[in-house]
Amino acid sequence: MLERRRTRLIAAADAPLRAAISDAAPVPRMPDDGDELRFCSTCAFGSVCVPHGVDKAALGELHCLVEHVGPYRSGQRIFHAGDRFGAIYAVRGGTVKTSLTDDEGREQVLGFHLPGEMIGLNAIHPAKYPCDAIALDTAYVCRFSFPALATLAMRFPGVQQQLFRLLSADIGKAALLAGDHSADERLAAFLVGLADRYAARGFSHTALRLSMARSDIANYLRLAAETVSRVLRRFQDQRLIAVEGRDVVLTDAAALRHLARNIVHG
Amino acid sequence: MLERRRTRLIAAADAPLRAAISDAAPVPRMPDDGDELRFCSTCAFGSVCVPHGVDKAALGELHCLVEHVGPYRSGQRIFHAGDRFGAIYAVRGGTVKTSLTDDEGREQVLGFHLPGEMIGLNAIHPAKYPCDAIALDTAYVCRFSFPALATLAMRFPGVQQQLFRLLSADIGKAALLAGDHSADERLAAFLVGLADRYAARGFSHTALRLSMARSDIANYLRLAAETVSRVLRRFQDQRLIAVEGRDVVLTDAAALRHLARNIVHG
DNA sequence: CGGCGGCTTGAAGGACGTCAAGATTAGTGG
DNA sequence: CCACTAATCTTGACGTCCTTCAAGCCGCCG
Repeated sequence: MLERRRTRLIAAADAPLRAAISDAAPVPRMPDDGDELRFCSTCAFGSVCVPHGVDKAALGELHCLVEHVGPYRSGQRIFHAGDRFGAIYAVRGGTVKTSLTDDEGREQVLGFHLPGEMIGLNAIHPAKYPCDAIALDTAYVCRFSFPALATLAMRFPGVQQQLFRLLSADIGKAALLAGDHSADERLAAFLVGLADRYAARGFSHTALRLSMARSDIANYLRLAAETVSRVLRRFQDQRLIAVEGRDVVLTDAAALRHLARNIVHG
Repeated sequence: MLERRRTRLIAAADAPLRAAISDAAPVPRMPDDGDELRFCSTCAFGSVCVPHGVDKAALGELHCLVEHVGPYRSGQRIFHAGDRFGAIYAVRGGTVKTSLTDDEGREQVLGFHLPGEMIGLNAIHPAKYPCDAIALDTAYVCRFSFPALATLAMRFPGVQQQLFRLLSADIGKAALLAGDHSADERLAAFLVGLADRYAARGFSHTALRLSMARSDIANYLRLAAETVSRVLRRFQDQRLIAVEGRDVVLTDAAALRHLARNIVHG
């Protein structure tokens, strides 16, 4: 029934797949650290806030404020649930998973964070981190002391605005999980959402490498790992995607987007 | 099998129920508007931020800034999805539902907002309201012009902090919906969450009046309306609650809390 | 009184979870 | 480079919780 796939080698017929994959794969490498005026190329405070009015002086002070941390190895924690809140983090390289574990020891994956995305924003109110942040691969982060950032925000309207925007943007992020959507819709939305986020960082729009395990995806989407497997296979049979382990190519992104049309973003 | 319930009258045996209900019901009434130093008694900027360091001068300016709007009648919109963002709102009296309607015309209830709670915080980033806000009963709100508020925040650290806190607190609010929980867990969490929020505003801890329709609850919890009915009936049969139309008494709050133990808050 | 929306109840079907086993991959040390 | 093991992933069979569909009931407002 099913054509046996090559174990390691990708056959010549799959050249586009391989090319797309190597294009997309965020290979662990020391990320661009930016300089005084040009921030880490993907940072939320670099690429996003400049066009919104954070002036050069503010950027300079931000740059003094920020502390580069890492590398974290796969599985290492960046912060623990319950730790006293002191800083927010921007992912600089790699992928970070946020999750929390309930009394019975069951994990709940809350999100995956790519380079340029912020974590720890939900810790401001309770004044302690409400979840764990765990590196999924070799990861680097920027640490922003929150008191210092808030002080800076008092002097630079652009910084304050950007903080408000970042916080506000995070409020709706759970949309993928919130709705009562089918497994197909969830997975389609997950894939196009991830592709879009990679695309926004300059990677391929259609090819991506999943840095998380199927079980993490399943947990995040509130599905069983088996269901994720089955849906991915069906998507592949329907020529919507091509899967090769953790490498995925969206061969029919339009169809996936149509499936995910009722899920705002993820 | 099932004992027929009284249609309108509550029998003498239900005296505690009736007392509890009249205690809890937020009867539509002109709410306390506060004065120059004492804010609307339930407002997020009155009761919450004072102990966190918003000084009297800031409160005075806030009071000038705020605009009392209402009453809205049941079903009226406070803002529409897509409206240009200009202000955040605090519910002053009544109940407000936020929801959005997808392309196919299906509504998605995002939340219910009681007096003292903020709405519109998720509109800052997209710069337009991402959802509708609809009064469920006679409702009054306070309108805070956001540009003015942000300007005020530049001068008063306490105001800025409170805004950060309010935004941060909203990030995790979707927890009830996010998890893959059973209908029982969802409904139990919904009921105790609502009771706790009423309790925080000075109402009864165990009795409450649902200002929303069953179908709204069902939609919010991502269940069918029929399931809500069935679970409420079972809860009643198990002596966990007493239901009388839209009036609910938590007769065994401990058991409900136990059911909801794995859902953080809602 | 009569109609209509909100609520309840029952029966049947489906989507996804659970359980179990196998296949593949990755990690590790020889 | 190659076992060997453990972890991850896939696949199938079966059960279950919830939805869907259909009908009836209550309560409200004309």
